[in-house]
Amino acid sequence: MTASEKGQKARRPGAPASLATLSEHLGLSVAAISRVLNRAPAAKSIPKATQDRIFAAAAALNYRPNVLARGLRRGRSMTVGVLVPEVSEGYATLVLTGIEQGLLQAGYFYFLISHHHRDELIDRSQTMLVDRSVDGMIAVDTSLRQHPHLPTITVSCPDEHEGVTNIVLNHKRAAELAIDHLMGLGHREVAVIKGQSFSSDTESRWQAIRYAAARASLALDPKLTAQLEGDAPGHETGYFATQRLLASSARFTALFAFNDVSAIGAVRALREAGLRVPQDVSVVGFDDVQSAAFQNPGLTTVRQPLRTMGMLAAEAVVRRITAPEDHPPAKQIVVDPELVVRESTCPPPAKRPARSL
Amino acid sequence: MTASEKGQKARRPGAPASLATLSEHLGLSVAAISRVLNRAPAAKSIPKATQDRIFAAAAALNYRPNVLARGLRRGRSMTVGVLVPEVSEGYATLVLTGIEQGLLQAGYFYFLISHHHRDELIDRSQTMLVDRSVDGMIAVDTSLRQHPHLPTITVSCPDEHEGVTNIVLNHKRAAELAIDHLMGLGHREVAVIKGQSFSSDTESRWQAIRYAAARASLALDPKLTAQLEGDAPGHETGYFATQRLLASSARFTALFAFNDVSAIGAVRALREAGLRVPQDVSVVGFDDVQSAAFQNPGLTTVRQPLRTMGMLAAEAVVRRITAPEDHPPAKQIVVDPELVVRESTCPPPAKRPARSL
DNA sequence: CGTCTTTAGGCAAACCTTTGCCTATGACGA
DNA sequence: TCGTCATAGGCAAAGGTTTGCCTAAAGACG
Repeated sequence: MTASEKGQKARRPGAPASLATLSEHLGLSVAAISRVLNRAPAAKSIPKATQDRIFAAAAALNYRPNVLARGLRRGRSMTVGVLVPEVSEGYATLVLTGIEQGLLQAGYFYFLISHHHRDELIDRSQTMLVDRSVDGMIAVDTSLRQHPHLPTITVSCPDEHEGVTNIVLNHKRAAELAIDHLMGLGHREVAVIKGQSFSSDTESRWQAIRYAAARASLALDPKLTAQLEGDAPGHETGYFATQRLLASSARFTALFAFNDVSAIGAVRALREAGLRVPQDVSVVGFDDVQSAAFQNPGLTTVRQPLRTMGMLAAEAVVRRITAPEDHPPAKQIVVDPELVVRESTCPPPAKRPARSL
Repeated sequence: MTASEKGQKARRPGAPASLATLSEHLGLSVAAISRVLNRAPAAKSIPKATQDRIFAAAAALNYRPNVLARGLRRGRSMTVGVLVPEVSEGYATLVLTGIEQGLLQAGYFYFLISHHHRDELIDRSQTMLVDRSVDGMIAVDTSLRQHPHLPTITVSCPDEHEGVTNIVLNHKRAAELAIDHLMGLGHREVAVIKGQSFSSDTESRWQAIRYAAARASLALDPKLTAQLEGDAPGHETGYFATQRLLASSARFTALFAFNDVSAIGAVRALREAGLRVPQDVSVVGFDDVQSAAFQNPGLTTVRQPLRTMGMLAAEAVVRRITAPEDHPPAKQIVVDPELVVRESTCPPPAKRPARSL
């Protein structure tokens, strides 16, 4: 039988080669070619010589499988959806770097959506991703309201969902690192800036700080806690929170901020109030974003292994996709923080600090 | 088991509704349903009542079209590929925010790939994106070597490609803003930090600076130019470049850095050398990334409208996809910079600065 | 010679949607 | 009566891949 016997569709020169093109070219059925190219078990009955011919032709014609067709047939799109609050900000982007690396390594692509912490956008994004037939989802610092029906991994997410693995920092350890560092320097009047209410880590971090303080016999003055407000992720929030702290009558020699970005805002507010950092007030940040080291002064901070967390998330979601019922998924994967001491902390001033109001 | 399968295919309760499900449900052909749901012109012969029934059933069964099947049939995936050097860094992420907004608005999703300026990764990414059958591409600060065969928009890209629209800053204007600002303050000894050789803007920016300097009769001492080195995008590069400037024998009262991130590194290097910013050396950055305002001192910088550039790119690529031969695409879209004066610039010291070596 | 197994692959359904072309019925005018 | 036209949809191919099941020939074995 000649290859041309079948309703020969002339291959337009521009069009990419499909299995049909190869089939026509080789005089073999598409089925055989597909099996060989995919190294399917059923291809073992096909002699080496034929297999070589097939591979050679695929290379010669520059055959690339059509992922849409393949995804349709297999029910796998090799794509996961990634939900982040914001793409232009330190925390999520560092996690994202890890996610990207982990996913690409495994051959997955990802759709990125940023939801700016807006609930209805989160909901919509979730269904849009399902509609796009992603194979799984990773949500970073995101509060999922709909229970996901897809393999899902969360990073620092507040709410628990059946079957969802959450990748979290060891908050207890993190709080201890910061509090013990400040106590060790001699600080006894420590102000704390909590995160925005929508932020996933806010509550657990705060619990951990209270625990660590109690353990170190440090009294936390309620007047010395402020909270980030507003949904923008910028430095301003820390700036204003610090101004509120300064406006209260209580004095403090150290400040533990919710994250580096707000710590940077805090430094500015302190400075504008005539206080030197760290001589008058020590400041500890959180996260260790890239610019933390290059602040003036260099920011002492609790480092989260953000890239690692992203990679773990990627690996976990891939595992969950490819081996769904392997073993019941872990509820949590806990990673450990690390204290990075730079220049924004030092012992408290010997005398009462200048500001005493 | 039940009467539900009378030769028809029983709809498993978990499976999503397809057109076939609706067809069975309504007693209409899939073709009719497809046409109505897509408001195809051919649906105009179908009476309103039937159309309503179809819409109602689609809503009731929560029908969502399968994007893979649709993409396969239509040859449109409603996805574009976005190439950025790095996702954890100020410049690209701001552009990305704009891109995201523009694309989602138009119903497109995007695959994000960061290539870290590695040529072979750029090449691979390009073909991977084509293999993923994206409808178009946006490349940010990326040097494309393969000529793209897809609708493509570039943002700040160095090389020209037939049919590719490049979105660029008005570098001439940008350089004038910075140089004129410094000259106006009285500076005559201005150091310049050029970008890495791989960075797209490096060459055009440098040309523009030379032009603006000449126009303002400012002599640029070759000993007072340094270049960012290494492929990491962090502050360190600016730090080391500034150290090299300081190590040379020439003195300067102002420094114009390639971008904000390197300017921040520069400030640190200057400070470590015992120089005050801005009293001894004024520093001008570029980009106006989010942290520029919250540096200490606040960074005077040339703002690029990065979000806008991203949105323009998204809109342009969508236009190119949906109306390919509308009119020949623009070679360039030029956007204008803006000078943001903060605290890192002031008149030069009256006497020779402390450092004179 | 008959039967079984291996080798070498083919057929066609399935995944789901879109779309070019077709039919059938009724109304209407000439 | 015939032709035309609008209405109301249906049929089936196409898009490219994967996969369960099949066949046909050849060799092995008894």
